[in-house]
Amino acid sequence: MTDIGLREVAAHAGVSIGTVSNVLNRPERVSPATAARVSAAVHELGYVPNIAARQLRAGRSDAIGLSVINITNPFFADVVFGAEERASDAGYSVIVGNGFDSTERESRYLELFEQQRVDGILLSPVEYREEPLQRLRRRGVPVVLVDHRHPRGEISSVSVDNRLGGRIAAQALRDSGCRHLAFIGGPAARQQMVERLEGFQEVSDAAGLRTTHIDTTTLNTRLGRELADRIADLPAEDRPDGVFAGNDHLALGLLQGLVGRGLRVPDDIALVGYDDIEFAAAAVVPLTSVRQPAAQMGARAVELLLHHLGGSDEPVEARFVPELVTRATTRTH
Amino acid sequence: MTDIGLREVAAHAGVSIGTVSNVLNRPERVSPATAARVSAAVHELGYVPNIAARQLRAGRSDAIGLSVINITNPFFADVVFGAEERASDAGYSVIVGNGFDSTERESRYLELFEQQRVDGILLSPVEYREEPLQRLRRRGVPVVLVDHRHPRGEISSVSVDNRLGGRIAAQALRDSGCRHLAFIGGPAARQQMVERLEGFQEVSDAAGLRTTHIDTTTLNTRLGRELADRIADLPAEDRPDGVFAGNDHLALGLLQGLVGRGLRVPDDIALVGYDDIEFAAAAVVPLTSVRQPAAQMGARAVELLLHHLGGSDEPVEARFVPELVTRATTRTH
DNA sequence: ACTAGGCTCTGAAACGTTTTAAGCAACGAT
DNA sequence: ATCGTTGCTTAAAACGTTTCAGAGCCTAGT
Repeated sequence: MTDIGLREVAAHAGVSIGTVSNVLNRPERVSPATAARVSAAVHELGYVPNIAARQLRAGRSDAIGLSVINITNPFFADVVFGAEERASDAGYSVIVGNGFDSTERESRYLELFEQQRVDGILLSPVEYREEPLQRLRRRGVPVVLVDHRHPRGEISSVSVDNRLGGRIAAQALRDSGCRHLAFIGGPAARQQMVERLEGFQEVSDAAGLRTTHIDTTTLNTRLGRELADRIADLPAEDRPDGVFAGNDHLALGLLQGLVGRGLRVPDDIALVGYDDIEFAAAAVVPLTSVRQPAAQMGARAVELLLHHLGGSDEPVEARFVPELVTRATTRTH
Repeated sequence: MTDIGLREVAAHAGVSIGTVSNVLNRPERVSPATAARVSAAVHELGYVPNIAARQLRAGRSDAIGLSVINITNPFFADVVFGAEERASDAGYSVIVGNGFDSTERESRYLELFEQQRVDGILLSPVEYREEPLQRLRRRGVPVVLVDHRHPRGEISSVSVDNRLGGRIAAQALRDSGCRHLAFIGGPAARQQMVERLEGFQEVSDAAGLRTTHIDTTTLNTRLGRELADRIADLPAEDRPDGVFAGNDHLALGLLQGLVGRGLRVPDDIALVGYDDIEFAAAAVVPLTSVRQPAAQMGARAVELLLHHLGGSDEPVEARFVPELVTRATTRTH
């Protein structure tokens, strides 16, 4: 309640406020004797610095904002983890905003970040829009896109080669002996999805296979079960025998739905997910999935931001490589 | 870069700084004409308030800190969601700290909360310790415990009747025809676990069943698979035929491991999880689980905090009731 | 006509830091 | 003896807000 400030510490140690501040921030400028006395006072009174005051005066917040699409998704949880570790090494704290799949919530967080005067922002956009980025750029706040590339490469970004991810998935299904591939994912507005589809289609076409695309607005388990019903109801000649799902949540729902309808996985329908979440291995049939180096991406994103905070304006695109984790929902010959 | 402050807005609108501030915070005190002029200037210059300055002067942060054990756990993700919604209704923002199961990280966040001068703290402790709570109390920062009760009821809390949760689980296993029940969870230091075990044992004893307790340090899918092996290796007379897992992550790992070892669920071993996460329904065998009203708990926790911010010192304990969601890992006769 | 009271608005103080310029003491070199 | 120099410390300004006391003006009541 009665807040202890530098003033109280200074009085208690019999020195000036400036000296206390120096002990805390540039101890080399102060004699060991007084430093000890001040430290004792700090400890004794339980002094805790007031970040607001420090930030106001110093003009820096030493904080970076990180807005993710949905932290419930383990991919983003790992991104956050990697980013926090790296940032904390560099003396920055991370303010995490969880969009919960809502652009409106995301906007609220971006606004909060601005008000907090964060030194930089890491943004994994729920749905890409140019305008807020330009706005931040005008304000001089460096931004690094996460899991999304800027269309003209004007803004630094950290992303995965989604086209390659799509190719890997298609290859797994092709090698599994499938003849009719389907990509189920979306929303189509999301860059990651478009790119995965492109890579997927590419391999499918090259192998002379039929390709279907089912666009979805979300990617959760319940939807997966519903779509499984729709697929199971298709006449055999229209039913895909190899499905690539936009993420593991969707894939696991599909998997359960298909099995529940008596279809055999991978014999009737092979399945590949995306993200390799913890539960992929624990599914009805352990799920083959495409893994992304999430924590590394988070760390790298922070590094790019530090690079800009260091003064560079030149955008950098960091690109990561996805990796197929083969389990039981695809066959290998 | 060139930061626009109240000063610039005031100059641009031809009024004093105080008036601009009034337009923003107490519009009723200012004439519609000037209000309009100021609003125009605010918009035109792209003014964004500096939270640090506001907070420093006002002495309030209008923020509450929320530290959770691990936001990757959907239970906590929902707690956060509920808390954020409720807080935002009341004009507060929530700073979320994710402990990632580490007490050290949790401490870092509590320290950050203090430095930020949050108005109050919602804490779901990774491992309960009295000391940091007393410290916060001395500083006059109201605290509400989440998913944990204070031993002497001195601090407000929001929790679930874990004993009842344990009972429900045991009843489900008993009614499933099991004769030898096991509780697998931990760490034993965690209050929730102790209570669930108590309720579990109570019902098991009353039904004259044998009870085993396997204490674990974490609760994840991998551990579940390892333990499944150990269980499968037990001689039949020592092997439990009904298992209650500390959470769904563990349960799903167990499930997969048991099925992988050729044991039939629920015929050889019945299984009950905790939390009813999204994937519970999508497992090899859809998982029977105990559901907790997470979002409601988060919202209620905020309400209790508001109650204390309103001046009350009297601790309140909010208690929620868990609910069994019956699926296929238990039998019903 | 004068005053009381109500509206608007202004100016300035205050919040707790960091940082800069300057002060002071002691010391070595001239 | 004087002059830098070095090492340590202090006083005070500044950061961008909110808030409070009061100034100015208008209206209504006497």
